Amino acid sequence: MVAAETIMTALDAGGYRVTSPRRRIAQLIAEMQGRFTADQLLSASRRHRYGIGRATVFRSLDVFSALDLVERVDLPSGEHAYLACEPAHHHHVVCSRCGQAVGVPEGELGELTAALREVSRRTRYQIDSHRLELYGICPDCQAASADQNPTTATLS
Amino acid sequence: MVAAETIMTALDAGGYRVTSPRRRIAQLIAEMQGRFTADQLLSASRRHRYGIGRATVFRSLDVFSALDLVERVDLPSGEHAYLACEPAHHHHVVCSRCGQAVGVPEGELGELTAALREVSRRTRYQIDSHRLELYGICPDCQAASADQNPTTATLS
DNA sequence: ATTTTTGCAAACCTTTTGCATGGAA
DNA sequence: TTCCATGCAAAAGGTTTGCAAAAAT
Repeated sequence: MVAAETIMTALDAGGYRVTSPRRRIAQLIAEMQGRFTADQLLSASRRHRYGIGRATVFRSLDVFSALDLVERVDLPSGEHAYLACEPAHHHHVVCSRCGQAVGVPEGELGELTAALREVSRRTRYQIDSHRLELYGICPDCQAASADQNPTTATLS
Repeated sequence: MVAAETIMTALDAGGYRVTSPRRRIAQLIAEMQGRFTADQLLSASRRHRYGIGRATVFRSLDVFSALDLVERVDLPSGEHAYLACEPAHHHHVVCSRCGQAVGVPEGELGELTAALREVSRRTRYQIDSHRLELYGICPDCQAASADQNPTTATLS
């Protein structure tokens, strides 16, 4: 969970203007659970009757992700989803049923970096970035499916 | 590198019809180096003056990937790329400059599964799939950039 | 006063779909 | 002969862009 004001501060520090649409979008993001798409953000904004245009939502997400306030993940469906992220978490586990996401503490994937070094040595590729996405069923959904059928995922 | 005939055999075994467009697309894929997009495949097909439609390229890629002959990866740009893959390799290292890809032998990421188990225990998520993409510079491009400036990547 | 940001609408791009035709089994 | 597969063109997503008006510094 990121505080909206954190985003405002970062905007200012980054030399971006602190505007009302950005403030409102930041607010909406702070209220989001798990991952969300630009479209969901737009819908939320419309429910609140903010007069924010589609383009502004996309442009704000670009700015926020340039500031590492939000992480953009590429969904197989071709659309993009975003995760509000605390700085330091570089990976997430996403529930493939409800979309709720939790951060993975950096230390827990320590073995990964060792593995990458090995791959780098063997392939002779100079590996400088990686993308790891974990998918599974969150505790809530596991409990839910204990006595009822799996429902359709929120987001393909 | 997959042989086009391997694809034909798999098609047949999978109960799909062996058609001329599919044969030609398989041939083109066999000639591809590293990753490629549906559009690149379509262009190649046009250069050869095969009369293959856009839809058929997409539909063939769907079939091939259902048969695990090709792996679909989601690019940040929103388009999809494909990798011809030998069965057994489940990860790839992709050159972010030229797009050339090599498979990562399963065993080398053994530490990863241990790490996932740990994440699963801590988060209580039932992790059932993951996606790992490694990016770096391939040996050729490293050599090339030793005495000249980095060129623009083939594929964003 | 300047420069960034916004909203709107249209443009873009990749991928998908409907449907009549053509080809495989 | 019976389905499956193809091509075409149009539709459908999600995302981006041009531009004049509005807001921030």
